[in-house]
Amino acid sequence: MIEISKILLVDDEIDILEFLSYNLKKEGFIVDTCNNGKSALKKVSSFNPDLVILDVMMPEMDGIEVCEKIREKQRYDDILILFLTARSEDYSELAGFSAGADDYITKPIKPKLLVSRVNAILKRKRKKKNDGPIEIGDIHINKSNHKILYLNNEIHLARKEFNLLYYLMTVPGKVFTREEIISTIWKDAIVGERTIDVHIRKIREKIGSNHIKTIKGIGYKFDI
Amino acid sequence: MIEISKILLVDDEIDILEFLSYNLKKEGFIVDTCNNGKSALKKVSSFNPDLVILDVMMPEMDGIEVCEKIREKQRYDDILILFLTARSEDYSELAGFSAGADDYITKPIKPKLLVSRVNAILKRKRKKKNDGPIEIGDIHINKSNHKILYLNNEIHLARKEFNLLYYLMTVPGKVFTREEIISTIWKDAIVGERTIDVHIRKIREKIGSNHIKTIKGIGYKFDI
DNA sequence: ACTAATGTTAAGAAATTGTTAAGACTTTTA
DNA sequence: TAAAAGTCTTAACAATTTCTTAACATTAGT
Repeated sequence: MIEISKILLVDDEIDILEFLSYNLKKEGFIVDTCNNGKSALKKVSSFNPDLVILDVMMPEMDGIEVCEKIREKQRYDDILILFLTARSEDYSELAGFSAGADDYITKPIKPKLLVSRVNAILKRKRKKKNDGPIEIGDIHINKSNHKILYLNNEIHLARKEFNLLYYLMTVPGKVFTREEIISTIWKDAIVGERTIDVHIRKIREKIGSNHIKTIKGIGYKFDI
Repeated sequence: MIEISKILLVDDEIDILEFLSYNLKKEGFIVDTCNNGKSALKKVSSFNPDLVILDVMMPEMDGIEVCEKIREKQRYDDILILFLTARSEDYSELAGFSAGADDYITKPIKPKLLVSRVNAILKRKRKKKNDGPIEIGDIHINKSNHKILYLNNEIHLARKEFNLLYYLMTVPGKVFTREEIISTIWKDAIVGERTIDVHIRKIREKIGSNHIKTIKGIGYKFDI
């Protein structure tokens, strides 16, 4: 299967838009452009790009703001964002990363570097998607289509439940400490002590309570 | 014995290299840097680092490729590899290429977090040496899945019991003094004289009383 | 046999996890 | 865009497990 990636270019300078667009189209990408932050947000939802290339410096709404707004919506979690920054701009990369960027390129932009960066970032995204399905006992879990079969029936897990179960199943038998789980599933968010238990409970509700075992004082593990 | 850990930093951005280098040196690590994948591979063999911190995104050879190449060589098996990635990518992706990585840090990098992560990972390395499953006679004890087999049946030990038995089993035959045991298992807590005996008793109840021997006036030891 | 050290027990204190339902947020649907 | 449906977190409380203690029993070593 060939997948052609869609890229949305956002920059206020028409020249740059055309220059980038030309170089990316030449490589076979589907490219759409816009020249301000507001229309960028609209196009994200209509064009549904795989990657958004954002100029940091734009009048009105700058790239970082656009990035933050995109990241606010969970459903855009797997859209990649790449920043264009001028080398002189201090710490722009740091601000960009904290806003949720995946990478950045400094101006002046060399077409070859741009293309290789774009390819690298998209390659990684595909790799992520193709995470192998895991089959253990009576449970099949497939990350690429977010499906779970339990006793050959498809069941539904909410996102956090899914991620948690998947994580535990990556190394069956291993005890994952609460700390490990929190830092993996919740990243930097701070959540209460009971949150994790509630999710475990919901998973157990759906796949029975034999698979996920509690190791009191340590954490949880997935067993057959 | 004091061990000073050597860290190799690999990133194509000089700014980030300097920023990280400064913060790690301040903590007393020996740091060397390079700005591309190829020279990283050379330095791995000349500098012989304990830990390599790799930026995932680099032109030419990216961090993942460097990681894979390092892992190809068996003699580098105990080199730790830590990735710097943009934005938090979820575990699965890392599990995917964790063909090699031991941990990752997401940008933007906060110095304190970096240092604590680095310390944690190095500590884990030292610990790992004594962390594998132990099989002695009819007892198998495995810390990573918190499982104990006695005569091929899984038995359950509470946390303190588990830690205590595991500790005694790390050096079978060695007599551990009560003091050693207390300071290891109970850390700084102050507990009564009988506490330790009670735990020993519970363990004996579960694995029979032949394995743990009392050396009156001194302590306990684990024997086959 | 005497005595200091360890073994044994059961009780309850402390720590940890389980369960629920409510409410805030998000996403989808109409 | 409003309503509906779904998701996530929290807080309060329950249930369970683990840990420690204290009292008393037993043992090993001199």
